[in-house]
Amino acid sequence: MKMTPLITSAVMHFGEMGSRWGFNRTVGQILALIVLNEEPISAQEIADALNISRGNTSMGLKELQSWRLVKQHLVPGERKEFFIPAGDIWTLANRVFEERRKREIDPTMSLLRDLLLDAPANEKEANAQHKLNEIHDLLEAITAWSEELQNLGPEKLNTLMKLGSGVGRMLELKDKLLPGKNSVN
Amino acid sequence: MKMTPLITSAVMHFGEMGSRWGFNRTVGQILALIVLNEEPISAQEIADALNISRGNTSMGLKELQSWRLVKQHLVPGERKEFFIPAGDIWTLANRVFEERRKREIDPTMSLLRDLLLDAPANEKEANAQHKLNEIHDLLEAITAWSEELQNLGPEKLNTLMKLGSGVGRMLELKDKLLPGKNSVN
DNA sequence: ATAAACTTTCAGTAATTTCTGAAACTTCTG
DNA sequence: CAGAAGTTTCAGAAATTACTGAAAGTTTAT
Repeated sequence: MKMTPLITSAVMHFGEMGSRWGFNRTVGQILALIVLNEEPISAQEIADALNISRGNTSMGLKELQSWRLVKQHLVPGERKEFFIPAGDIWTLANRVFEERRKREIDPTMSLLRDLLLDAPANEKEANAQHKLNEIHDLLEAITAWSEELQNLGPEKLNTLMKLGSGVGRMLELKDKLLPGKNSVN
Repeated sequence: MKMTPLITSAVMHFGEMGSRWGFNRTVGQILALIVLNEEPISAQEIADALNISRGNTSMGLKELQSWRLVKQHLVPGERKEFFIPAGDIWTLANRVFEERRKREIDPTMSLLRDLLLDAPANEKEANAQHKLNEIHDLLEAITAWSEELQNLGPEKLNTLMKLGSGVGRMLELKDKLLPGKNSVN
């Protein structure tokens, strides 16, 4: 499992970025290694290639599985466990979005709902509650929207993305297209 | 600048979430405090309310300004500097997205472009390069798309979000609507 | 020009997060 | 069932990140 220079650069970079993406350095490196290797790779090979302890590798793999980014792959006749990506690049990206939504948005939504239940004690609180309500609605819209996009599936999503500025024009025509639906404005 | 219980809970929560959103605890708290206070608030008041050092407050405010989430607000006759949110909730959310894109996506795009320039040294590298290319295209699509959404502006964005599953139906009709444009499929 | 009012910087410390490696655990195999 | 081949756990060490507070810097007023 010697890494080629190209793979090494990519793996190192994903390690650096890892923390910005919601996981730590080694988790990022492990993910990159698994994705870039066409063959399934064992935990020991990962530890060797990245020069990290076996224990750390095990924890990293556990985390990647909890994100549903990698999965086990049993090689017949082999005793070891091998690992492969849990899907194609699109799928992985989707999983990252979803998982981050769970960690970054859902807990806040839930707190906001609670805070909005109590009657405001005074002027100051009433104002704060109003702001919190705006935030809540925004997060709700983002959540609904991202679920929507996931349901579209990769192909349509791609169409939509490639549409670019066409989206704006399309929105203007929307009412003619889908009369009676969500007449905003 | 005594915080009411409601504001305290919200501020504490935004502190906890801060690290998941790309900044640290106190930066999150400061942001929440500024957003939830209708009146402009001074650095000293922030430090007192949150029980943090004046130095830390100053650095936090600097960071929030670099994210373009808060701005200074000069009160006539006052010597101190006061701070207020840099815009409404929508604007702030947009800024967070944009800033995170810069930190989380742009550096990777740039590395990938570089790695894709070199000719692959062997079979293994060719395969890795292919994967990297997929990642590059995906990130590029996300970037283009998010710029697109920003250009739509809040109102249309809202329309689009509220459209929900209508998006799927609309896409099916798209070719009739905008003939000749981006005929994907 | 001096002093007062305020802000920023930064070296050192504190808190948090990540990583190691040895011990405990779990299969499998003969 | 013993032991070999493998995995997981977790206490403590190492590395990283955040925070404090005193000193240096800036601006305004007199």
